[in-house]
Amino acid sequence: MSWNDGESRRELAKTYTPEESEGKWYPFWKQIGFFHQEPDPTRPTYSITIPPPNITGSLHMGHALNNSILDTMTRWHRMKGYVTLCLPGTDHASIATQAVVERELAKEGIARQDLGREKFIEKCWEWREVYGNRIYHQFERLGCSYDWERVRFTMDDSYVDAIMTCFEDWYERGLIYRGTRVVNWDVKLQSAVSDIEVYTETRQGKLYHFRYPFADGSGSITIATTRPETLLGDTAVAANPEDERYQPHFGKMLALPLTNREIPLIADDYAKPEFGSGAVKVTPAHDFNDFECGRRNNLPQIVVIGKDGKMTAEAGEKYVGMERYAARKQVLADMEELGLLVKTEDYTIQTPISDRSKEVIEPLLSEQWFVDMKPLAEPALEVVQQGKVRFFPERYKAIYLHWMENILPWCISRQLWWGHRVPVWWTEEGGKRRHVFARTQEDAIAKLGTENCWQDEDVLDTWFSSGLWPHATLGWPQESDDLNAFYPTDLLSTAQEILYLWVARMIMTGLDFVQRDNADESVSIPHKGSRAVIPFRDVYIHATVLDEKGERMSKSKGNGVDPIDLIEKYGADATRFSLLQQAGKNQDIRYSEQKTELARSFCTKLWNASRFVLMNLDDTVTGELPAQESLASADLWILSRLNTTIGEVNKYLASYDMDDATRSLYRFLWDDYCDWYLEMAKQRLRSEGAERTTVQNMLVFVLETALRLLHPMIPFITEEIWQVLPYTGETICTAPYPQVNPAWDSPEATTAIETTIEATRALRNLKAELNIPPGTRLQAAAVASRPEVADALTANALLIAELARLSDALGVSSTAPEGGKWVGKPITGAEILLEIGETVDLGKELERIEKELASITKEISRCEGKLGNPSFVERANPEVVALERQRLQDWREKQGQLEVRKTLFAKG
RNA sequence: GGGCGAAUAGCUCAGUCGGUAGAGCGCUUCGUUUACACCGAAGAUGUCUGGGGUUCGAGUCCCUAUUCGCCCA
Repeated sequence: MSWNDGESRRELAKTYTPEESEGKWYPFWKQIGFFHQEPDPTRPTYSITIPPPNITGSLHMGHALNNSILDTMTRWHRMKGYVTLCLPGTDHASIATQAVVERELAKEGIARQDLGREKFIEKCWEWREVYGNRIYHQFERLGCSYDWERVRFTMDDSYVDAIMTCFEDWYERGLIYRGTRVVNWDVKLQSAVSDIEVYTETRQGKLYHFRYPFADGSGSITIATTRPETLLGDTAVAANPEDERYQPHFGKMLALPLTNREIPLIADDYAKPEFGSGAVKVTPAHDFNDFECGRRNNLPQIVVIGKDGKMTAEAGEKYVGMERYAARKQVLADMEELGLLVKTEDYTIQTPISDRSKEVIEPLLSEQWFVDMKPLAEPALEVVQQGKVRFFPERYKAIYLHWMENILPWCISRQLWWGHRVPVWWTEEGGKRRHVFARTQEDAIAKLGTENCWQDEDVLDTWFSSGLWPHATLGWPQESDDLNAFYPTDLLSTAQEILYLWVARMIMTGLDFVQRDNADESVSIPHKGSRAVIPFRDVYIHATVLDEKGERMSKSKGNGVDPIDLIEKYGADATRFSLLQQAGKNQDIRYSEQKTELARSFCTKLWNASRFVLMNLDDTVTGELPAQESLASADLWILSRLNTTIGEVNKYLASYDMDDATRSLYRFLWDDYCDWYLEMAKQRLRSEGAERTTVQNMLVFVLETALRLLHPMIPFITEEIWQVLPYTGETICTAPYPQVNPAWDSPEATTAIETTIEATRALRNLKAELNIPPGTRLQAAAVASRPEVADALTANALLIAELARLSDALGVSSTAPEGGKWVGKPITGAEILLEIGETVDLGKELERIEKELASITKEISRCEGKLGNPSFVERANPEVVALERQRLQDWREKQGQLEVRKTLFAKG
């Protein structure tokens, strides 16, 4: 397709309005269909499975940032010619979804128990049908080029198959077991919840000091607690073994008040001598630390608060059935009455709150399903230690390893309805229970040998299913073509708080379940007798997006920013670019809307520059790089700069330094291309014939290359502009990504243009300092002390006249011009002179010279100081010394020129 | 309590091998020369958190203190 193609010349609208191009191109891309690519053994592949958002979610700034990164990497590789897959999907999010649906039902006065399990799950599916894919449309608005034909949901049949296969394998290997542990119990949701679903809130409470008497009447011990009701479940009091106050009493029994039990005083270094009395009550069934302490010391575990938040029979007749806070008051009153309350203090308590129900979490001993993680962690440690899975920023590698080395069993059961029901069936005979893994009831009956059986009531932790994400979405456990082609994936980019919950588990499950005999990426895992494959090569942990004040965005604080609002106001490109500008190896980002506004300015600049180029084209323009010999030094210079930028951007993208990549592009486009090259081009655009054609083609060539370079980050505007330029191909999305070309480097031309720029700046500066309006056309000259500088200035004399608004071409010679009133400014290798006639007063000029001399003198003494130090000259790298000598020489030359100028000027 | 990170211009942040401290915004002055005022030109602005150390030389490496943030418990 040629540019004008017989049609009327295409143009860009006078103003840049993002919504027009953004609405237009996404459907066009989808229609062409390159988001979906089939495996092709002749080309390298690049694949990503995106972190699946919750079906309850809508796009927030974290998503916007992460998906901007993911789409940039995807588009970059697609343009580099890889068979590219970015697979989207959603997570069923059992607890979040269940909470939302329950809240909806509650509006109609219905509890889930009223509906029953089956009906309630139907309601959840209905909700998912309506709202579950909302976020996909938001990804589209952001411009994400994801494969919408390969979308996965964690409750798809094929996905469920993966979960069953995993569960069965671990169950049969004995890795999944029934265990008793303290969990975060949500009294309202009636379920265990994971750590990430619990946040701590600082609340004002009281610290109560109680006295526990020794059973033999030999005195008492004082302990402190914020939760008096747990007293009823105490099974010991602990003191530090080093604590001399308690050493004589270890092993003695205490009469636990309000009960008829006796509990021992034990020695355990969990008790800190400096805290309170140094003695601490131990309630193994209702506190995480106490639980561990209880295990170490073989203490009984007494559950006194039930799953409903009410006191159990174990709490004693007086308290049974009481709500936990009522029991707290009662215990307190009873202790006071017994004279065992020593004192009450105000105390700030870190209270665990359930994120979903906002209810205070009750740490509670309960029977749950667990996975023994130790054997799974070993290979997952190995692959990271060996660098087979890389972390960006690298510091997360150590964090990951540290966690993996101290891994704990994983509680995978949740007392919820929405989710994957635990595929275990139970039976009971003669008071003895047995369980088997079974996918169906028939299966279970066959395995158990009885029809008297029932399925476990619990569902699996959501992370159990998402932990299989990369291979399960690609078809595992089936040996699918997609799995073969796209697994292992290349990048997993996500937020830091789910490094353990999700990233670590994907590495464990991936290694445990996907094996190949001859995979290059594989690692040897001896105990599997096979070769395991990593799920992804790189892990990028992106920054947390905070608000302007550096605070975490949250609904309750109301300081969140909706990316869709930003897209509507500034465009998707500006939204993406502003986030990428801040996405490096930093831990967090302070976001302010002004940053998106500035990114839009960048887009506008690109738009206007492109409009200028288009306005100055003829039908003959092809946009091909003109022959080397027809290029002016400005052309060679911009080509060099372009080439440098290409190298930088490719390098930075490869190491996930998005911020550096945007900086490099920003500088090239704004400073080099717009501020200098376009201005330099104007003169030749006014000429006729070959010179004009050359510069036209250069303008288009450089712009078109820059558009391709920018495309992965700002896809819409680059497509919009690219489509009106001379181009080949259907869409910029599949045009080749620019690569470094050594033939485009021209060191001589680069130096010459740098000199030209330096001379132009000197002349503009002279005018500004002397209050001469910049448009005043004056005569100027240069006295060059180096031949290469003389050549550069001579070659670009007319250009400088244009850029600096001179009356004639810059006169270049080896001696100062005779006659006239000249002011001067030294640059490297030359003195730049401006003829000012009688327009400037003498005092002002002398003042200017003195100011400049003062700063030069300072530089000279710095150089002399350094070079006068013998150890510097002896020990420093010779190149550094030579450079310093060159600098000193340059400064002295400038100083000399100014001194002469001062003398001449003073004489008048 | 354990681990990690940050502290650089008024603000938000870059700063690679240790070798003259940078950008954008904001600020000051000027400017509408037909791409762009979401713009252009010129300019000012630094105790690189404090204290030690290594080195000819430290924003950069080491130790230490302080403040802030995050993760885990």
